[in-house]
Amino acid sequence: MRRATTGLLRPLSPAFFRRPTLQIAPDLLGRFLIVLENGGPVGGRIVEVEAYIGEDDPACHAFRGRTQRNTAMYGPPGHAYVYFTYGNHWMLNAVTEREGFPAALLIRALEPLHGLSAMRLRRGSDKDRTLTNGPGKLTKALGIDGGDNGASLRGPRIIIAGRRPPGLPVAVSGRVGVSEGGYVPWRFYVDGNLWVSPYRNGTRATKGRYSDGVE
DNA sequence: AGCATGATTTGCT
DNA sequence: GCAAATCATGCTC
Repeated sequence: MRRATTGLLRPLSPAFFRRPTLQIAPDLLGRFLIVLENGGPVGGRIVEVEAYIGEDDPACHAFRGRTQRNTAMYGPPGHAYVYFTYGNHWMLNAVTEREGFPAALLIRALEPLHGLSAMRLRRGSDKDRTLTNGPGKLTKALGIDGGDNGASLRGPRIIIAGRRPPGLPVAVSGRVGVSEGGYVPWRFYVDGNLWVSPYRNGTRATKGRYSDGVE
């Protein structure tokens, strides 16, 4: 397991995250999100992300300006923005764009590949299919919480790394859990992947294929 | 498979 | 006080 991952644990550079958020989103799919622990790496491939961009985006936490909670989103790209919601769930975002501009990509789902037993333990021995197929589920499986807010995504603890597999089928839709006002097709996912989150909530998803020269 | 509900904390109209 | 970038459970078709 360890031997297989070490070659892939070359963290993505800050320059990768300093680009326009909608350009990064499809490029982030298929990369590895890994948490390093004493017991070894825990994580897998990113298969679903959502963009939240700037103070003009009504669904973005920075819509009403900077607060104590959203400060990390204004920080340098390539770091984590972790927040707590609905009374029980931590959400992990990758901060994007230049420092001072609030934008991030919410990591919504993971295809679990490393440290399965640790994940099952934290999640309460679930089926593998539901281990990390949602933003709250994956943070719990990986042990990510408020202590990780602001942490670098190049380690030592959390690492986003690896190459994007060629030919990955990318699809787009509206964002989950975002009301009418904030509708934009800013959810990107690996089409057909079993760990993409279930899209409940009266879906006017307007799913579409994404093809825009990221290959 | 799809809908309704309770859990439970934080930030700010 | 209320709404929130959610999840698990329990109910109904």
